[in-house]
Amino acid sequence: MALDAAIDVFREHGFDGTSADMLVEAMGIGRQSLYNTFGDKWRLYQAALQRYNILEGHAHVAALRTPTRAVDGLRAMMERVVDEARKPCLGVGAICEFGNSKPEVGKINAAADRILRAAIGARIREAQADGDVSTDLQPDEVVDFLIAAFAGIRVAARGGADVIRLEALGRTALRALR
Amino acid sequence: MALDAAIDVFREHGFDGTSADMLVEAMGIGRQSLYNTFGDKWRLYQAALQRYNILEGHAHVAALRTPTRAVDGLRAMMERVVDEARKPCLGVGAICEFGNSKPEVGKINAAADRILRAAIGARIREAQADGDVSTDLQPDEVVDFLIAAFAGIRVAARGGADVIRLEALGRTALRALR
DNA sequence: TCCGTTATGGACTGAACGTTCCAGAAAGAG
DNA sequence: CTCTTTCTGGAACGTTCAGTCCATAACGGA
Repeated sequence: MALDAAIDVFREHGFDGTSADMLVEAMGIGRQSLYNTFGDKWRLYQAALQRYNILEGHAHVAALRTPTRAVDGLRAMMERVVDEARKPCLGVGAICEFGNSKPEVGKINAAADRILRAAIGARIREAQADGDVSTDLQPDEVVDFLIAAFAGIRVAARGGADVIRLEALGRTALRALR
Repeated sequence: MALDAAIDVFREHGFDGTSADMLVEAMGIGRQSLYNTFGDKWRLYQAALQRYNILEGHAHVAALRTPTRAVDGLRAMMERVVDEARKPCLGVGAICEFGNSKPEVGKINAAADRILRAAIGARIREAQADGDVSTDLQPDEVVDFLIAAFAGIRVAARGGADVIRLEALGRTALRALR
């Protein structure tokens, strides 16, 4: 529960924008407990990012696999991104804040990405076999594109775009797969 | 020149990640001159963002208008984004760092967006008349989609994606207009 | 009930931060 | 050359921050 609270704070304010006091208050534990349990602010951030990636990855894959038809799974995943986009994405935040300057962040994100990419790639090949996604496209490139589209939608949402616009973004992005 | 140097620092490290000392060194002026000329760090950031938006907007529009055929203009704009994506975008950085919490940032970005959106929208309608962009699409939605695609590409680049991947992202995004 | 472990909050430290002060150097106009 | 304005570097200020210390309180198994 404490870690989930930390995730929320980091999502909203980033690493630099979050102070130890903000964390102590949001997590509902004493400052000393925070340092005893998580080491320091940076390791807490890494733990938060890792947990966020796991939760977010599972939710992605769940949406992806629920519908029987593969292309509907892709659509469901996109809809989920749109629905959840009001809350900032910690992964996007970490990339924008640190770029490649922190190898630990890169590793944590890469590990989560590998699993997600595999799941999306499989579903895309399935959809191609169903005739719902063009066979002109290389599955790996489509995976990259979808993940980049998610990031674009999340940035748009963070910039204040309303749900109608976000839905249009998701719809338009999926046209590229046709 | 000093402001351009400040832009470079803010692009790379964001607002919170940039210290006054970093700015003084990069801008090549005395600290006192910095405060005399720009007021404080926050106003300097606003000035940097505003200038960045103007330069970036002009470059976008120039690429957009150079080719005679409208769809080639859209492609040229996309290629420019891919080529320049190695350097972080200050606009994306500002949105990710602040969200909607700083109205000044929102205003500065909104003013730049209005001009850019109008230019892209006009070119899209032109391309629709040429038969190069589907008339099923609403021009405004395509504008939103392209700008979101730019953000997605820039986030991917910031995360370490190589040029080949970024080019594929641009190519795939443009498929959605067909 | 007792005892070892764990959690707590308030005071504290040292460093980094943004910003200001100040005295002097450089520059530019007349 | 002289006066005025602008620029400069270093010292200093007050604040905030991440992280530590410590004495105390809560907890949980036996």
